[in-house]
Amino acid sequence: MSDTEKPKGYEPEKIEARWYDAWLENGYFKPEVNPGGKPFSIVIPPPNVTGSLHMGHALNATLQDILARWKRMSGYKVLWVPGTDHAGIATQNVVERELAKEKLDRHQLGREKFIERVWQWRAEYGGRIIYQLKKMGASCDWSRERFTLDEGLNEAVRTVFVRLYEEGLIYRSGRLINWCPRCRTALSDLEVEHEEEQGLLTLINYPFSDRSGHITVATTRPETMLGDTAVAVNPADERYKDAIGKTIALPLTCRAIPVIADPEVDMEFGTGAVKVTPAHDFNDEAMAKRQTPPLESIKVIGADGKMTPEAGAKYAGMDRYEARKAVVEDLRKLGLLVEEKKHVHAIGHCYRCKTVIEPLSTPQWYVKIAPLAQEAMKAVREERIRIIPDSWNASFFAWMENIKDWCISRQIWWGHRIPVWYCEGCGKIIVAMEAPKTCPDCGLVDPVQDDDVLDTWFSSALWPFSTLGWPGKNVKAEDLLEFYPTSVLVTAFDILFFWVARMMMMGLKFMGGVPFRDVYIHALIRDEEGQKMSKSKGNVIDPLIMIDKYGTDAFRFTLTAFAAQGRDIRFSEERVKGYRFFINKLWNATRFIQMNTSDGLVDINAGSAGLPSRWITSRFAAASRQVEQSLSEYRFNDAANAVYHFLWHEFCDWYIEMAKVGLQNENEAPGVKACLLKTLEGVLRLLHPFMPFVTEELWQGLPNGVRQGARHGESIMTACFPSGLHTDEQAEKEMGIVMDAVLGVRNIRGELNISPAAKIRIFITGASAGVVSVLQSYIDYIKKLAGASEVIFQAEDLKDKGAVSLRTGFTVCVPLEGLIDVKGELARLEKELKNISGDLEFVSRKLMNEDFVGKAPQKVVEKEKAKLEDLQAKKNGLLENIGRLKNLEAENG
RNA sequence: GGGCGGAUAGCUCAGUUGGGAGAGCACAGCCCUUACAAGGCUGGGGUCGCAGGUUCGAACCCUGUUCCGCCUACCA
Repeated sequence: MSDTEKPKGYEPEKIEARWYDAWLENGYFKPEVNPGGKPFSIVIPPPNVTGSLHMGHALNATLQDILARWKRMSGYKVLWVPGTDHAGIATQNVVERELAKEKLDRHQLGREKFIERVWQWRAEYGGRIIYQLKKMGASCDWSRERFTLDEGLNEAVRTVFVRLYEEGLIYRSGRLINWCPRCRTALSDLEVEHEEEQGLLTLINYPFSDRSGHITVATTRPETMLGDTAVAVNPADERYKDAIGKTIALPLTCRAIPVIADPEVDMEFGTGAVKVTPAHDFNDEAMAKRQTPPLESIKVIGADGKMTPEAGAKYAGMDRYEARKAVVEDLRKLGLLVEEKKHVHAIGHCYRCKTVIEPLSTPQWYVKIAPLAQEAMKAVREERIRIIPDSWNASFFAWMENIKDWCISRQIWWGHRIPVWYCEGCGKIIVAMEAPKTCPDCGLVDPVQDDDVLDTWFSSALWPFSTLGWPGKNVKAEDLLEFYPTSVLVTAFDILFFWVARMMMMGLKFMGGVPFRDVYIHALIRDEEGQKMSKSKGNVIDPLIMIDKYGTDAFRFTLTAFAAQGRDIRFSEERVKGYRFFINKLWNATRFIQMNTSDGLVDINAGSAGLPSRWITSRFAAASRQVEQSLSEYRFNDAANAVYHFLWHEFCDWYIEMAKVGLQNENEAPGVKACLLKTLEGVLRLLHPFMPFVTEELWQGLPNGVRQGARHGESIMTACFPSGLHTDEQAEKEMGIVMDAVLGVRNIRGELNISPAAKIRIFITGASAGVVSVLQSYIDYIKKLAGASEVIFQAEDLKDKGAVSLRTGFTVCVPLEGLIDVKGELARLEKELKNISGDLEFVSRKLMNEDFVGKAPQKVVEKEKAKLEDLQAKKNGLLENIGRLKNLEAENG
C-alpha cells in the first residue's frame, strides 16, 4: 500500500487477517527457518479439546508467542509445539449430555460406539481452540501439532505404565478413594475441591448393650452410622475410661459394635467420642487399620450415591441425603437424637461437576509417588529447574513434601485404556504393551482388559517428551534429541501440581533429565472487581470479542503490559482501548515518515547525524537493551512499557518533532530521513514479538534497502531482533540541555496560558560557555519546539519584565512586554520557591548530618551535593525575580 | 490449623541489590501547530494499611497488627 492510500487511522481488521496465512505458508513457524541456531523450545500447555479460548489461554499464548518470536528473531532454532488435551472426564461429560438430548446414555450405545461418538465430536468441535490460537497470532509449528490421545502418545503412556509397574511404582489397591457419584469415577486428591460450608453437627446417643447408659457421638454425616463398626475415644480421656471395651447396640441396626481407644481422637471436639465408619471416611479407615484385629468395614453407600442393602431394608435404595434425613428422623423418634447444631466444615466436591465427593472403597491403580517427588524436589533445589517467580518454590515444596500416592485409574471410557489384563482362569494380572493372547501362567486364552482408563493428567505428564517423539518408533525422534529439555514452560499456577510437578517427575524418570529449564508462572486473569471469571458468575470477557473490537495486537499488548510477576490481573477493557491508541500512534508515525521519505531515493546511510539523530539512536539502544533484559527475566510488563515509552514519548514526542526542523534544512534532511527510517525500522522489529500483525504490515511498507534486519525471507518475523546497540552519553547529555530549555519555556506558556499560536521571544541567561554553545547550535529546534520567534543569549541582568524558569545551569526568560499578569507570575514563582525551598532544606539538612556524610557511599553524597548546588542557584534566581516583580507591582501601584 | 500473596495518586497498577515515589487512565487549563483530536502542551493530586524496630537514611529489611484474596489440611 502506498502512503497516499494509507488511512489516517489504524484499522486492525483490514491488516491482521492477511499475515497469519502468509507466515504459515512460508513455514516461518518451523524451527527449520533457523537451521543453524541454538534450539529454543516450548510445549504449549494443551488446552482441553472441549474448551474455547478464554482470557487465561489468551495470556498464556501471548507470553509464549512473545518468547518464541523474540528468540526466533534472535537467531534461535525455535520450536513451539502446539496441541490439545483429551480431557477425559470433561469431554465425556459433554458428549454424554449430547446423548441425553437424544434420550440415550453411553451404556445403551456401548463402549465402542460411544468412543466413536466422542472422536466424531472432537473432529467437529475440537479444532475451535486451535483456530482461536491462530487468531491470537501464535507462531506454533502446526505441522507438529499433537493430541494427548494420539497413537504415539498412547505408546508413551503404555510404555510408562508398564515400566512403572515393573519397577513397583504402580500398584493396585482397594482402599478408600474420592468418588464422584455423578461422574461414577474415582478422582485423585487434587481433583477434589474443598469448600467451607455451613452444615450440621449431629449429636446422637449410642446405648450400651448392657443397658448401663449411653455414649454420645458427634457426626456431620448421620447416614453413615448405619455402617459404623466402632465408637472411638481417646485412651487418655478420663470421661470415657470405663467405656472402653464395652459394647454398643448400634441404633437402627441389629449390630453390636465395640468402644475402642485411639490416640488420634480429639478430646476437645464434639463429645470426645467419635463413631467409626471405615467404609466411608478416610480417618476412620486409618483408625480401623490401626486396631488389632482391624475393624470390619461395612459399605452402606454405593457407587451411585445411594444406600446399599447393607444399610438395611428400610434405607436401601435411598439417596445418601434422603437417607440422612430419614436416619435423623428415626433417631429422633427413638429419643436418641440429642441435638443438631450449626457447624462450618469443608466439603469435597468433584472439580468437574461439583457433586459432593463420597469416600468409597473400590479397586484402583496408584502411582507410588514419593520416590518420583524426591527427584523433582532435588532438581528444583539444585536449580536445574527454576520456578519464576521464585515465590512459588515454597508452595511447590510444601506440596511435594506431603504428596500422597496418585490414584490414576478412572471409571470412564474416554481416555488411555489401562494396559492391564486379567486372566479369567487363574486371576493372573498381566501388564503389557500389547494385548496378550493367552495367560502366561495357565494358558487360558483371551485375558480380559481392565475396563478403566488413566487419569488425563497421566498422559499430560509425558507431554514434553511424548510430543517430541518419545518413545519414538515411527515419529521424528530427532526432535527429542534436539529440543529436549524444553527451554521454558509458561503456565498459570492453578496447574502447578496437577501438571507441572508431574511433568518434572516423569521427565526425570524417563528422560533422565528435567523436562524444562524454567517454569514461568503467570497471573490468573480476574475481572475488574478482582473476581475470578466464571460462566456461572457471568463476568467472563471473551477474548475474541476484544480482538474483534480492538484488534489482536492491542489486545496482546494489553495482556503483556498487565503481566507483572506475582500478581493477578484485573482485566479492564479501558486499557485495551488505550493500547489501540498506541498502535494508532505507531501507524501515524509511520505515515508521517513515509510522507517525508517517498520523494525519490533515500540514502539510508546518508548525511552526518545531527544531535537529535544521535540522541534518538542512543535512546533506541537503551530501549532495546531494556526490552531484551526484561524479556530474559520474564518481566513482560517492563519490556512492554519500555518500548511503549520509547516509541511514544521519545521517538514521537521529541524526535519526530525535531525532525520536522531537520527536514527543512537541505544539509540535514538526508541524514534525518535516514535516521527516521532506521529508527522506525528498528522499533518495528523491537515491537514485533508483542504486536506481530501491525509491525509486519508497516515493515513491509518500508522502502527497499531499509529492511536491513531481514535475515532471510521477506518477513519481519525472521528479521534480527535489535541487540548489542550502544548508547551515546555525550548526545544524551547535550540533548538533555536542549530539552531542558524547551521544557522551561513550555512550563511558562502552560502555566501562564499563553496561546501556542503566540510566537514569543526567549532570553537565556546565566549559562556557561559550554551550555550556550550547545543551545546556540540547536537554536532552530528550540524555536520550533518552544514556539519561539527568537532565542537571545544574554550575559546577565534581565532588564525585560518577563516570566522566568530556572533550569539546571541556566535561566529561561520570556518577556511579555506589558502583557504580563504580574500577580499570576508572582504566584507561579512563589509556588516554585516553596517547592525548591523545601527540597533545599531537606538536602542541606542531610548534608549537615555528619553520619550521612561519613557513612553514606561517596557517590550518594556527591549526588546530594550537586543537587544542593543546583537548588541553591535556582532559589537565588527565584528570589531575585520575585523581588523585581514585587517592585514592579509597587510601581504600578 | 498451616502457608502464600496483596494493601502505593480518584481508578488499574509499576517500583530488581534501602538513597526524600512513577506510569496509564481519569481530572483541570490552553491548543484542530498539515503524522495522529484515537492528538499536542501544561498542571493539580499520594503522611506508600497501622504500630514498633534496625539504619546516617525504609514503600523496600525485621517484629507485631488490621483488612482482602488465594492455596493447602482427615478435627468427626
